[in-house]
Amino acid sequence: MYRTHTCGELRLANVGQTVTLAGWVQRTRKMGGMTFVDVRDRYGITQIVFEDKPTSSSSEKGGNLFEQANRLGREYVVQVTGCVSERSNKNQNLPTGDIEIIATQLNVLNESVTPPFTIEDQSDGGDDLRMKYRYLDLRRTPVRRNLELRHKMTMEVRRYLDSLGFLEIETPMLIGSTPEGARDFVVPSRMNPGQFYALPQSPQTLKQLLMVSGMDRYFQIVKCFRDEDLRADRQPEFTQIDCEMSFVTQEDILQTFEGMAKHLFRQLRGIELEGAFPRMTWADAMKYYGSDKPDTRFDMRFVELKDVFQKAPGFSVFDEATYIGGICAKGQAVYTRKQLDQLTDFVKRPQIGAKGLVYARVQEDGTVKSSVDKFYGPEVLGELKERMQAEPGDLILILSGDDAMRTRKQLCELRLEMGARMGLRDKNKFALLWVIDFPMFEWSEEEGRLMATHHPFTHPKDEDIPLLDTDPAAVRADAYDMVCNGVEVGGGSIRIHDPELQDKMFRILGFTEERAQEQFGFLMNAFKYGAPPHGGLAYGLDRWVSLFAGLDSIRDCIAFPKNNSGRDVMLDAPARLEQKQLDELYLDIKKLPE
RNA sequence: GGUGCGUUAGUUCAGUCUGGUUAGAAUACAUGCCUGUCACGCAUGGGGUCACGGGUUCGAGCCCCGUACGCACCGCCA
Repeated sequence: MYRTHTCGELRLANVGQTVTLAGWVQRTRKMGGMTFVDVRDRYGITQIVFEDKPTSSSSEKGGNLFEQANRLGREYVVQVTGCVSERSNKNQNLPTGDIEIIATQLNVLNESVTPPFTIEDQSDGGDDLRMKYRYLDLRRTPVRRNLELRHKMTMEVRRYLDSLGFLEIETPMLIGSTPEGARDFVVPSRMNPGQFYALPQSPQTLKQLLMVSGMDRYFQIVKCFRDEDLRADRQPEFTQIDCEMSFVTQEDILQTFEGMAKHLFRQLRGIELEGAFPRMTWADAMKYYGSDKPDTRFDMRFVELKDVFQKAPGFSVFDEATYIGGICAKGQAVYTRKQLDQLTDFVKRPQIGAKGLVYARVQEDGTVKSSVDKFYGPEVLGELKERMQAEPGDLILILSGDDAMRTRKQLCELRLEMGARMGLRDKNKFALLWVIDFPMFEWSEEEGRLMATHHPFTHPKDEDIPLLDTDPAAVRADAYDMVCNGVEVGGGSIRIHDPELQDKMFRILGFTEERAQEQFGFLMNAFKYGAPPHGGLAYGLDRWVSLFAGLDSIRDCIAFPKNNSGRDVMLDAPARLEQKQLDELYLDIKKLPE
């Protein structure tokens, strides 16, 4: 037995016991005649004391115990036996800070070279280096805690869904490629020369087949793969809590998974979310927040102002705009010219792309002082104030443009920036809502055709089905996203279970009969054998964990994440293959840059 | 595919705008002193291809161009 206790569990009650601990040397403090060694494991840190006095009885190997302790370096793996004793100087910052171990025996289980960065809560290492030595980074408490939280979350998900009769069923990782949606990761097949598997972007069609199989309630905590560019909240492989139910309406699904969200908040954060989650149509979300995932921790809704400024033409920017929208920042009239210039620069950045920013301060006497005073009189500005429901001390910010959707997106960025500046985006506050009634299709300029907003199996809203023939772009879907603090944490839809409707959908999406058969024939076929009405949802596990842990990047809750370029810098993957492997796979690599 | 920022000691950074003798700090590491530290303290020491390539200049860590890599974002992500 290597240890009798962990490094996190000894307390005053253990005083007098002889114990053996094992762990890593966090730090040594040499005081001359005595040396303190902090030993760390997953559970905590315990201080070991070595004193400079003859210890003839206990150091049969390795020489003098004290000298041995003074040779210890950071991250050495040690086993220490000693007596638990009460400290004379207690450390309130440490759970084990009331006690220490008076060492009687020290066994170095392994030495360590000096680590490339300090393995402490506040590491001196940069992200890049920490990723290269991720196994060392994971020794740090903050990172380890994220993985612990992730574990607890998956346990609670399983507990909740199991209690409702869901079955966890694994689906294959090697499946076929589909052209719709994200780019696939592909895997060459040795036994089928020239043919490729694809890794699933999601088990979408497979879980629908499980519904045809009568599994009724399915879930899976499953890796999904998308070969697209990365972001702080996007990895090429990520984990979904994938769910599907039969004989359910949209309402049933929203209830079930709202319940799961509440369960997770209760169990993992001790937060009781009262009442039903607000529901907002996609159209309203775009109109009032310029986003299909609005951050509703704060209000600052968009107000449309085109008609206000139309009354007094003269400012050509507004006269020519098709959309003018404003937000009201409460109490921010104190903004200086410099701060407003900063905001203007912010919205003019290429990523946002606004041409400029118009502002108006409501002064203490109720009059409005704006950057467009020379174009508009007090009547128009007064109406502006009314429309914005602005009060003395408020700052009104206005963007305009000839593309309403794009201008709303820009205004959305400005709203989020103001929310952040005003401290309204508190990481310990959570505002959840459902965004519903997504449009069925989106026009793709690139493809020159309609594309499914969600995916091609999404059920249109019953009342919009007639529009499929007349005005498909106006069709709304039984599709929904769960949004928390401006993050899409989950999404799903009611699926089509009628082969004829599915067939129609493929035609609208521009699939030929043959191509639909070739790509999704297996699903269409299955639907001929009695598909139940069904629908489902998938939660993004990584996003949930980072939300609960208050992380800026999902990388921090993934044990071994990829970097910005999709590389695993620790394993140095991806890498080239040996010629022999390529030959086995009948692969020919073309014109590789040196 | 695009935009922005970055790359200097093991590490985190300053130095770059305004080019000029021997490139600094903190931390880590090593050595010595210290019996109550816990961000221990004090002293001493070692440690640099200033990412790479090219250009401008009498002279480049610093200015210009390109490349690579990292991060954030736009496009993309049904």
